[in-house]
Amino acid sequence: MGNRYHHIADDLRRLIAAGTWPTGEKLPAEQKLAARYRVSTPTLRNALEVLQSEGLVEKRHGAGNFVRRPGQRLTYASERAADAGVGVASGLSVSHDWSAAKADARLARLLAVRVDSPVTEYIFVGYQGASPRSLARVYVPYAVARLGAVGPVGTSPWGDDVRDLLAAAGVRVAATTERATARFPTGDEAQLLHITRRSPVLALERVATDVDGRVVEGALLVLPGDRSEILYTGRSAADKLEATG
Amino acid sequence: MGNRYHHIADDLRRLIAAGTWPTGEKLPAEQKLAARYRVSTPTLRNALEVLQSEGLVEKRHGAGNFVRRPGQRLTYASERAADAGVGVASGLSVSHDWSAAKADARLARLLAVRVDSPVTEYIFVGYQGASPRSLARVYVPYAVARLGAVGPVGTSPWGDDVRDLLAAAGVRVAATTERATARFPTGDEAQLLHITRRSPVLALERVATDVDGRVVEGALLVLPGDRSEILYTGRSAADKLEATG
DNA sequence: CAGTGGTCTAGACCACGCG
DNA sequence: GCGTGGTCTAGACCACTGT
Repeated sequence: MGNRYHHIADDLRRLIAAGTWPTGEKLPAEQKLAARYRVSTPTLRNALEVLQSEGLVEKRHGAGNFVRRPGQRLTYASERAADAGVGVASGLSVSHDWSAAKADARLARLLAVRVDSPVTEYIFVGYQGASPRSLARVYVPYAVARLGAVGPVGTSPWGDDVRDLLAAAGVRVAATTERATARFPTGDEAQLLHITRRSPVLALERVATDVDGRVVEGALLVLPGDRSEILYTGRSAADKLEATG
Repeated sequence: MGNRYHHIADDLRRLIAAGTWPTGEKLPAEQKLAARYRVSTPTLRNALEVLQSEGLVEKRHGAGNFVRRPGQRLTYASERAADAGVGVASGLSVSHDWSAAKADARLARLLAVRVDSPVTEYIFVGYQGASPRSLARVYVPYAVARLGAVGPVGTSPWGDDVRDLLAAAGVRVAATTERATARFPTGDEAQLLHITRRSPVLALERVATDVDGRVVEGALLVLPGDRSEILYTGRSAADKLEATG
């Protein structure tokens, strides 16, 4: 791979692995690194972007670039993982909020309701220490919410508490569907998660339906790609594929 | 969001949605667009990168930027989706190859074998038309492979055929674990998938074990983020309790 | 305040595709 | 060969952090 910044990223990766800068320590300023490698600052920044997306480097605007502890990933475990005894996130604090809202086009599609239908929106931001690590936006259609499932909820970073609320209101979740993609964050998401708009995120769409196939909860989860993963476990047949179009 | 290129991306998104350029058609050259928006070419390219990561625009080096049919996503459905009646592959051709290899550090960890252990490597590239859309690298430890599971295999884009081979050799897969992250592709992956190193990909690690907990197959899947998704469906825990009494 | 990263400029040159 | 996107330069200026 002939890319200039890729070569620089390789070199920096090697230096970090060799312990040139201890974990948590600040790297030399981008200007100095650019001078060292005799490249322009945008090129050097591309190299750092690569390392950032690998979770090796954390960029802090105005402060510097820092070496991060590797392997420190936040795991979103799909419900079944609980059966396998896999632990979910620990050491997270969560801030949350809820409000009334109206479904936009995307939300209407997710929840199978009409555009502008009233919904209750819960927003969860999971923190590890001082930095946000997960964003969950959970939506409950008003037709479901008015059964009693509104109000403040608990502290699960994935918004699972809404399920408890639904259960308390007599709503039984029968099935869950999750779709995951990789993309760049929107401006709002980047701001809430304290990341750049140039670093990949895992985006999850979760839909829960009751026994009648009615959607009782929809959720949009966003996880920084460099520090999180989705975990699925299950007993096995063969995996299947579908090409839509 | 004050970003210049974000505003341009918004405007182009609007124009595309409005049908200014028909699906599959070429956008004006980047130079011309840059002139139209009175920005430098790197800035305009950033805007196009955003649209590309949303799957709205396809970049072709030397040819131009093209409007892509939206909603055309390749779905990797986890095994349980079969229960939900999700259809199987259509419209994909697959090229594949296999060879003997030795486990590097990462592979050794994935397969729970020693570094330099012999493994059989299968590489699958799924094509939709002429363009590659999925990359699967499937590994079988030699201790399993020598039972008979070596040789050419079928045409599933996810490398599921290796399972058939294993089954034919009397190897029973009891459980599967999948981990998904969002990151940038490596140089090799970008080349094989015909994408930029700057566009996010979904990276899946799949591990299959037999009843004794021994790893019989490990797989590394890479899917372009702008045109693929992972699908997971399942009944809820409550429902499961009902079902099992 | 000084130092740092974030964004953008106005070009240059290279690599690819297509006729 | 020509038009296209891909990469890179050598700065400038702004926004943020910490003292």
